[in-house]
Amino acid sequence: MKVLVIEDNRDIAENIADYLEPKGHILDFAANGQLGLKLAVKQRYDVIVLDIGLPGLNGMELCRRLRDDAKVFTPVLMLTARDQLEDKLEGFRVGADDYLVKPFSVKELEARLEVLRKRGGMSPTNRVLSVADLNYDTETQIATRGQKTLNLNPIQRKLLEVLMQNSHRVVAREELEEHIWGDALPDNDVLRTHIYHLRAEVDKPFAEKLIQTIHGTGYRLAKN
Amino acid sequence: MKVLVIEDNRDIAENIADYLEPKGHILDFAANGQLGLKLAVKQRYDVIVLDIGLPGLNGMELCRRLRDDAKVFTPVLMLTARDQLEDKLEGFRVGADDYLVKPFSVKELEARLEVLRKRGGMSPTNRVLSVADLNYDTETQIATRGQKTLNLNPIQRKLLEVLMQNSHRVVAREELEEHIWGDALPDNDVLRTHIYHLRAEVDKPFAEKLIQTIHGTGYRLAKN
DNA sequence: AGGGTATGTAAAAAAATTGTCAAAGGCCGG
DNA sequence: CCGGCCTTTGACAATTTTTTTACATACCCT
Repeated sequence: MKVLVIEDNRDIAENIADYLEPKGHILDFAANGQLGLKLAVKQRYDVIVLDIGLPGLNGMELCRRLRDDAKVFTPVLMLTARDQLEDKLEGFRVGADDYLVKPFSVKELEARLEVLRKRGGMSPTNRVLSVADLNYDTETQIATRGQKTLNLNPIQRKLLEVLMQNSHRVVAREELEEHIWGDALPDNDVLRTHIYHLRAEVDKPFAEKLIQTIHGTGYRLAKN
Repeated sequence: MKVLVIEDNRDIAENIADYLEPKGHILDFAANGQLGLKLAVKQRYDVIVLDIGLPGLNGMELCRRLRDDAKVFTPVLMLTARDQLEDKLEGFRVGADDYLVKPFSVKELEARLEVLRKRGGMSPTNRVLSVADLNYDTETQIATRGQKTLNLNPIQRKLLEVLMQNSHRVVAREELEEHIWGDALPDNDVLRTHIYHLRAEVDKPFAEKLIQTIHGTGYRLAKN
C-alpha cells in the first residue's frame, strides 16, 4: 500500500515509518504542507495521513485545496490533538474520511488505513456524517450539534444516521420504518413519536431546525 | 453494463475504474470532450458518465450536441462540482438525466448508473425537471422558480411533475386525474381547484404564466 | 350576439396527517 | 427483585391537505 504521510513532527513520522515500512508498505513523507500538497497531486497514493497542526499551509486548508482545486479524492486520514474536536469536525467538512486522536497506536493506524484503501476513497460510508453544525460519528455513535453532545437512544441514532446519509433527498416514512424495524413494520405509526423525540434532541434547543417534514411523504434532514 | 466515462481528471477516472471494473462492468474512458463525443456516437453504451468541467469541448456543449445533432439518447449522468448548481440546471436543459456532486461515492455512482440503465433512455424521467426558470427536483421534491422556493402540497407536486414531464404536449384532464387518484376518479371535478391552487404558487407571483389551459382538453405547462 | 358548457376564483367545511405528551409496558443490568 | 432506560400506546391538539360549494368569468357554437 502506498501512503503519503504529511507530518512535521519527526518522532511521529519515524514511528509510523518504523512500523509500516517493514510490513512492505511504501511511504512518502512531507514535513510541511506545501510539499505534501505537491506530492499528493503529482503522485498516486492509496491513502494520505495528514496532521492537522502543520506549520505554514495548515492541514485543513491543504485538504480543502486537494479536494476542491486539485480534484484529488485519495482517502485522507487526519491526525488531531485531543483538544481539537472543533478542527476535527471542520476536517470532515473539507473532505477528510477518518481521523485518529494523538497519541495513537500505529497498529490502529494501519487497520484504519486498510479500511480506507478498500473503500477506495469514494465510499458513502464516511466515518463522520455532517450536516450544517450537526455531526454524527458512526463509529463512536456520538452525535453533536454545535458544542453540545446529543443524548440519543438506539432508535434515534438509527433515524439520525439514515436521515443524515440521505440529506439530499426526502426519505419516505416507510423507508425509515424499514430501516428501524426491518420488515416487521409496526401497525400504528410509532415513527411519529420517535421523530418527535429525535427532534427534541436535535432541533428543539437550536434556532435553525434541520428536520423537515414533507407532508404526505416523509422527512428530510437538511439545512434550510 | 457498458459505461463511457468522459473525465479529464486521472484520479477520478481511476477511482471509478477500480471500483466498477472488478464488478464486471466494461468501461471506456475519454480524457477530453472530442474523444468522448466520438466514442459516444460510434459505440453503444448503457450509460455515459460526463464531467461538466472538461477542457476544450465542455460537458454541457457535448451533451447538447449528442442529443441535438447526433440524436444519441444514451442516459447521461453529469459530474458537477459543489458550487455549480447553476450549471447543473443548465445540464438538465441540454438533456442530462441525473447528476452527482463531487466528491461522490463510487457506490452511489454505481447505484445511479443501474437506475439509469434500467430506464434505458426511453423514459424521460430526469431527476430534475426544468421548464423555463421553473425547476423541480424529483428527489428532494423541492420546486423553485427563479430564486423563490415554491410551497407545494402532495397533489400539487404530483400535478407539477406530470405537467413538467410532458411539457411538450397537452395533458388531458383524465390523464392528470388518473395520475393523482389512480382509477378511483372523483365524480365532480376537484382537479379544477387543484390546478387553481397550483397556479397560485407557480404562476401568480410571476409575470410569465407557464400553465396554460387548452379548452375542452386539458393543460399544458410550457414557456410561451 | 346569446345560450350553454367549461373553466376560474374563493371561502369554508371536511378529512387526513402530523405534533405533542403523559403514561404504561418491556427489557436489562445490578 | 428493583430501578432505570427504552419503546410503545393512546388520546388529543394543531396543522395541513383535500374536497365541497357557490358564484363569476371565459370560451365555443350556432
